[in-house]
Amino acid sequence: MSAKVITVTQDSAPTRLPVMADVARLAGVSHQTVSRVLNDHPNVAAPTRTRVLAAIRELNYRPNSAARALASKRSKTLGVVSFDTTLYGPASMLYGIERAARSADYFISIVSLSSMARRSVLEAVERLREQAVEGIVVIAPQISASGVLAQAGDGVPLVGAGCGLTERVPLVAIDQRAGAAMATRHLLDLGHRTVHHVAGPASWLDATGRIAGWRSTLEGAGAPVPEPLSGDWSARSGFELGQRIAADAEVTAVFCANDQMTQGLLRALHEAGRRVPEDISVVGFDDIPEAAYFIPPLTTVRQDFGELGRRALELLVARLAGNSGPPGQVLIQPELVVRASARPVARA
Amino acid sequence: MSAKVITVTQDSAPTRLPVMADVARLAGVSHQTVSRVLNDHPNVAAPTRTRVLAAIRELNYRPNSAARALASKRSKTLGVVSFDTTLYGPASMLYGIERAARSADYFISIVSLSSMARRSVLEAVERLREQAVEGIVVIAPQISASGVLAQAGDGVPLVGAGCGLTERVPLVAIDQRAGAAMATRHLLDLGHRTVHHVAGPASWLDATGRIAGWRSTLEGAGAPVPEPLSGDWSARSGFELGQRIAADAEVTAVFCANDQMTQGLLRALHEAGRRVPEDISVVGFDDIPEAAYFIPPLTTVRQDFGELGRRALELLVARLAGNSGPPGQVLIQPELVVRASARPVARA
DNA sequence: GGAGTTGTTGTGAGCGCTAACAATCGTCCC
DNA sequence: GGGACGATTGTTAGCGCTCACAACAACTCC
Repeated sequence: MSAKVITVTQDSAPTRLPVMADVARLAGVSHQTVSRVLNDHPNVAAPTRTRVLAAIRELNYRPNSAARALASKRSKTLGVVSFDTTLYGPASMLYGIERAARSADYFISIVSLSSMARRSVLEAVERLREQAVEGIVVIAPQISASGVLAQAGDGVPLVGAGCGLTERVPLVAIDQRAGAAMATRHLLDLGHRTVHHVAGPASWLDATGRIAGWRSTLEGAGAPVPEPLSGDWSARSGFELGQRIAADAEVTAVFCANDQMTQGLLRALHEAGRRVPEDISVVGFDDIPEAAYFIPPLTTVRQDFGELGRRALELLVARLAGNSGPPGQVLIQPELVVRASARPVARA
Repeated sequence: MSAKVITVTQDSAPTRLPVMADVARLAGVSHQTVSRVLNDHPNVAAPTRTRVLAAIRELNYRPNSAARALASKRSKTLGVVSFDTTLYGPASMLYGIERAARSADYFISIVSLSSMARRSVLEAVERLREQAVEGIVVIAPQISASGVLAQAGDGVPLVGAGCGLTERVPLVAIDQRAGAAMATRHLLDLGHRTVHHVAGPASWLDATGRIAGWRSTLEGAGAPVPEPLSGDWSARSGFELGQRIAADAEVTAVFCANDQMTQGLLRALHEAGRRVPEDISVVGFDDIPEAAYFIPPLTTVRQDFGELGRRALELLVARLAGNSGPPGQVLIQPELVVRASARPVARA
């Protein structure tokens, strides 16, 4: 029968979509009562509610979100501006954000950035505001972004995910220094005299955080601090830098700032005949799903991007709910995953 | 001066946001004229337009998208429902879609799926309709999805990206059979007697397409067709299947249905002491950015996911623009990227 | 010089919903 | 038994915009 109704609706060509008044008429109530049941207001008699629900189903009625937004001044939409959603980190955060948003009953509108230019972030935020999002999560791991956040969040609640520290914007991030320290310490504990570092681009906060954690651990242990090499996160750059490392007979341990670069590094080492972990120990960062299947299996630092996204969204929702204390800062701890790519230094 | 205005606005606490009427008043025109300049209507005198623009800037006016959507019945929003945006393929398509949407002046609202259950897709589509999207791109590579598409797209224009063939829904896809055929032929041309296949899950269209291409190429060449093994796309499953392959001395060539599984496969082969490509040649599929840095560098089939996403969105926009011919079907050709993981069979 | 043009601007009526208020009905209490 | 009160429902205004149409100018043309 419901099917029949639908068919009829489709046949009589330009039948306009049912609106609240239609439902009200069919249920024999006022449109306001329909609105009440739609919004779960208390004080609607059970039988009335049932009748309204039946009418809604029969007409296959769907509330008009634009009208709703206009009247209630709430769009039920949150924005996400993210840098290159093709990367594992941002993609995973986005996923976490979307799921959290759905369970908080918000829609997610995204705009991805190709460049991390200041302008670009501002434009993205602007675009989202145009769409009347109620709040924005920014996934912008570059240093240049942190200043922008403070500036952009004028009038819209804004939360940074994996972004740099700013006093004015609430943030959720993974403790990069701690992660890097774990990796470095692990290598030191294995007996290596020092640990070399393949870093990410200097413009990324994650990269500088990891450098800082690595450096301070080395210094704390009284180990020499070699000049870090810096790549662009790609396997290609890890490979190129790996060739230089392979040529340096001094190196026995490398902490590489992400798993993709590590993959390139392993390849370079392999080609140069430097065995991992026999000749050189390697530790990565991220724990991408493939890391356990590198040759050899990669010891790395796991960061839970999904959790990061989820927490960022929850923080945003909390603020939206009026929970506007001081801009909270959530730090998530990473975790060392020990596999086969690092082992005690071979005694000469 | 503009700064001064803003400050004043902020200070006098509950000043409501400026609306079109405010702009009109300040510019000394009617609200309709303001609307005209906002929508680039012709027939607005240049000086008038200038005045309006100035007023807009001075008040820092931003049109209300909900009101706009309500009055014009156009939300300027497109929906994307995607399966696991964490995977390289979907993530890249999403990226392509977002960029294309932006340049066509649409917003993108996403909902990601955790399960590919029929219900799940329908719910996602339903959710998007609730939000009044003007059209939807579905990234649902599973077989179960194709039927759903036909069913779901009732009332909203819908385009599938990388989805199965359905007569009722326009589609953009990459030619999986052709890609698999290329890979298989490449291996055959190298002198291998036959080619083994590590397939994706049977529920995925991409997987069955690749099996079909592989099988028919083998049959066309009169080569024996071994039973394909089937994994779940993950490196882990590639590794497990790889252990079985490594144990089979007959195998000299493997076509693996994606690069992640290939990575696991390479690891298993390596551990078993089977050299690639000396003992076994391997060809992958996808050409993820890391493929060139596998050990050894992976010969694989490149599919341009970004392009796929872009084309899907363009198709959707075209249909929205009234261009509703027969549900078009766009097939994108993949491309073989030859690297070091496959080579002529060693003559015994 | 009046009728048609074209270009430019204004007017009024909604779009479909929510929020505030008003109305109605029974109930309870002293 | 009358007034207060709670539960339920209806009425009335907008929310801020776009669309269709009307109005008016300044031209053109025969």
